[in-house]
Amino acid sequence: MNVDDYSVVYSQGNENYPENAIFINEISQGLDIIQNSDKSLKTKESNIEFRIKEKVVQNELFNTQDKLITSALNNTDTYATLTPLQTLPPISTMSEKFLYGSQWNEACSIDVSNSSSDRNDVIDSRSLSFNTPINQSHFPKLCIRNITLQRRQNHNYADNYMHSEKRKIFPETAKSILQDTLRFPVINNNEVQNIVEKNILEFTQCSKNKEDNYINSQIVGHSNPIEEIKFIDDFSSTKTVLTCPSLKKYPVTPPPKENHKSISLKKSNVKLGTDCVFEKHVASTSLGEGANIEIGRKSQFTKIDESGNSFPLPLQITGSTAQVFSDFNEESFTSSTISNKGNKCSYSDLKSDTISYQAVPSTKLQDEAEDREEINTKDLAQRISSELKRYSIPQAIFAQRVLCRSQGTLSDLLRNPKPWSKLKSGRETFRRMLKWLQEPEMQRMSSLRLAAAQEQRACTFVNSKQEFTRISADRFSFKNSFHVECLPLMCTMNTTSNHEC
DNA sequence: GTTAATAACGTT
DNA sequence: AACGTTATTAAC
Repeated sequence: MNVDDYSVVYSQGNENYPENAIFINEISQGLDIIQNSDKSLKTKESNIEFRIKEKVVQNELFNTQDKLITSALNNTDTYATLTPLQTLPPISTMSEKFLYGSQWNEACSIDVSNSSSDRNDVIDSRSLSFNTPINQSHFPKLCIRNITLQRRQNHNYADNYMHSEKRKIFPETAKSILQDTLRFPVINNNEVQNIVEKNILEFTQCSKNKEDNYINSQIVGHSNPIEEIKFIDDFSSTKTVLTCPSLKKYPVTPPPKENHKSISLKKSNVKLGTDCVFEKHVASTSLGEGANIEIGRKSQFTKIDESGNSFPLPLQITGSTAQVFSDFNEESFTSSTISNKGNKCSYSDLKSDTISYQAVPSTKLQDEAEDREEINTKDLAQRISSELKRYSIPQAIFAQRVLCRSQGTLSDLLRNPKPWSKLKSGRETFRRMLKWLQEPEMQRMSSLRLAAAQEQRACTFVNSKQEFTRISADRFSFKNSFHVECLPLMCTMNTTSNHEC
């Protein structure tokens, strides 16, 4: 069946499962799942009902390929089904209740993974998200900023390898985060009907401990202090405003305007993946097509859509690698890397033809907080040494790609680490080591690998380096990390591109 | 041939 | 002095 020919009716939430309100995921994935799955998905906990209906009502408000999504209360037992839908009512009768229908369709997706699967780490399936900026004036009802709740599921593979995976969060945890961590008032069933508008808050949960998936949660990627979230009941038109005092703790001062430089690239002009160069730890940023770039450690990328709406992208800068998460699903996970002295970069977005990114300088508070952190250099050097040995990572590779230093320098630092108090600018190198060490294993490897790929590409443009790169790329492997072999290259070269790194 | 350690030296 | 690079070398 063709997704384009079907409408999806989405219903969720009842008094037993008010927390259903909070789940987010890519709808396109969900549609795939719908297509490929049995028509009766059932889950124990979920009371979501999905219906697929042939032929969306044609209306000038709707593009033909749009999917109509509506929501409805479901007070039956907890289940999820995919059932053929009766004929939809005319659009005119729906516009009152579902007046946001067409807007969602631009990029929305529904995820309906089946939580009754054997795997006990399967994610709860109740999720809904909207990537598309929703025009507030058209849809005044949609007041909720996008909330993304995730958890990381750690898989313990052989050889002590631990893989951290982003997943949707369990409803209980989501509720707990909202109520306990963020101190939202208790969510009751009148507040269940929620629509998520935009990426403002993202929660990631990651674990330092294999046994515990819920050690810490943090807020990333928000650009504006969010103080309230409104839940709307579409059927009773009641509004519930939840204020969130603790979010005020995370103000982000808008940077001076002159520091904003945005780039705009056509899709055809760039390669897949987002590359950039992170070289100096400065809080200023300059971006441009194929231009030099410097990203501060706490810089932030902001995605700007055609309407000028901006929303922050999670950006993680670790060691010499900067990763920009252009979206939350793993597929569009993009990242950026460093080259030793190069400064070229390029951007792309997998979804839209044109996209703008802005780099936003960090706040002073954040930087100062980091600077105050003391590092036990001796211990760190020890740990780095053993990690390099463990994965058979040559000093030269690590030094160059993660630290942007020479092999000799790294060797010296590892063997004769100076105490933190005696370091000046050299602290930065140790910070990078620590950052790298703190990354999840997969990211660490991809940092190194991405840098290698980038280097390889650079060498197709720079002849003098060609031999070196070829050799290092061929020879270098992470002996104890099967992941590297499995992972596809995130940066692939587009032959028509001239955005070398 | 590859890697890590080290000496000698340049830059700020 | 602090911090880094390059060249060299010994060990594997």
